[in-house]
Amino acid sequence: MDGHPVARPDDARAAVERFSRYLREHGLPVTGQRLAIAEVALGAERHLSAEEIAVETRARGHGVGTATVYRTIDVLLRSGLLVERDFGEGFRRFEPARDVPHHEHLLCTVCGRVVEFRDERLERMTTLAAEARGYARQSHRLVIYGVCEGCQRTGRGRGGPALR
Amino acid sequence: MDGHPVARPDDARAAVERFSRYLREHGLPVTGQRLAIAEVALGAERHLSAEEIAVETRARGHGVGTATVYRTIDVLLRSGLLVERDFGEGFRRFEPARDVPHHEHLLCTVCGRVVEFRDERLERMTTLAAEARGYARQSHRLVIYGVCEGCQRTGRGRGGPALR
DNA sequence: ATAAATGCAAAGGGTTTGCAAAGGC
DNA sequence: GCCTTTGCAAACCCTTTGCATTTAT
Repeated sequence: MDGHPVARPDDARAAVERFSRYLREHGLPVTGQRLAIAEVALGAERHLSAEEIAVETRARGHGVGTATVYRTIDVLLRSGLLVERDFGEGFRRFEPARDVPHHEHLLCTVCGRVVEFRDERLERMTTLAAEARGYARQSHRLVIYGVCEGCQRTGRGRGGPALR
Repeated sequence: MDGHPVARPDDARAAVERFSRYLREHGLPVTGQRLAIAEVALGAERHLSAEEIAVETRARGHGVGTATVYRTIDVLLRSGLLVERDFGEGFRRFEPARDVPHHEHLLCTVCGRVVEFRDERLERMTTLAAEARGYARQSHRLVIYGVCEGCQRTGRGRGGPALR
């Protein structure tokens, strides 16, 4: 909403360090662009889109082409340090892979704020639901759409939820 | 997988009838294309994509442009007779809105088979999870990815799940 | 020196839009 | 006849790709 997704500079630095190591260990060139993009993507505290990562990286003084951003995101995903999310907006968002194993997302349909939470019982239920129907569960994706506390108070117009 | 998504001709006919009424009641022209598209979309027993709807409509002898298909889908969605789904494939799928209030989706990552099921306890949990974090729940979206019974037996290669 | 990454621009898939022609009402 | 829909093609958004150039190793 307001602007700049930075924060946890220590975590971010450590994550970029790990990415650097990943690149070296895999014989991949460690370039300035890759590190700059990784610093933004892995240091983000919001769920950023590819373009937001590009814009922020450039805002920090590192000229990067769009293709490079996407290609670096691919590498970051393969490294496991970044994970992708799909909130049904028509494009992907990315978040640093913290040690958190799996979590659900709660999305405010007014301001876009995203809250994450973990619920093992809910997770177990998805496994049971799958098994009850003969499926071997692999993963699941849950997004709950609603209006956050702040937006309920200000009572601004509600942009209907995307897809069910 | 095999091919033709038709079935429940009675339900389909009734649904098209309702769509027809919707158009009339809203002063919208009842055109041949709209009815042809509605017949396919509302009669489908699989979750069809926009293009699949277009192809099937043409296969039944009704020439329709792509734009018309999308525009008619919009009208169908607004009428409430059709609902859209997003399984993270990069495009939307549609299904006739039966009387079923809400249901979850279980998707086989090998053959694409979709099973629907209802689980009120799970639904209640999403409401509680939202409220616990100060959110007023509006809706949710859950897709469980796994391998269906048949594909487990034949043990064919598994196309990894799309996005978490 | 070599193999890979970069940037640009063009292509790609799904979807939307502008506009003249066709068709309900 | 008026106003909406249709169809085509172009535009659109997000993402990927081809290719000549730059760069890390």
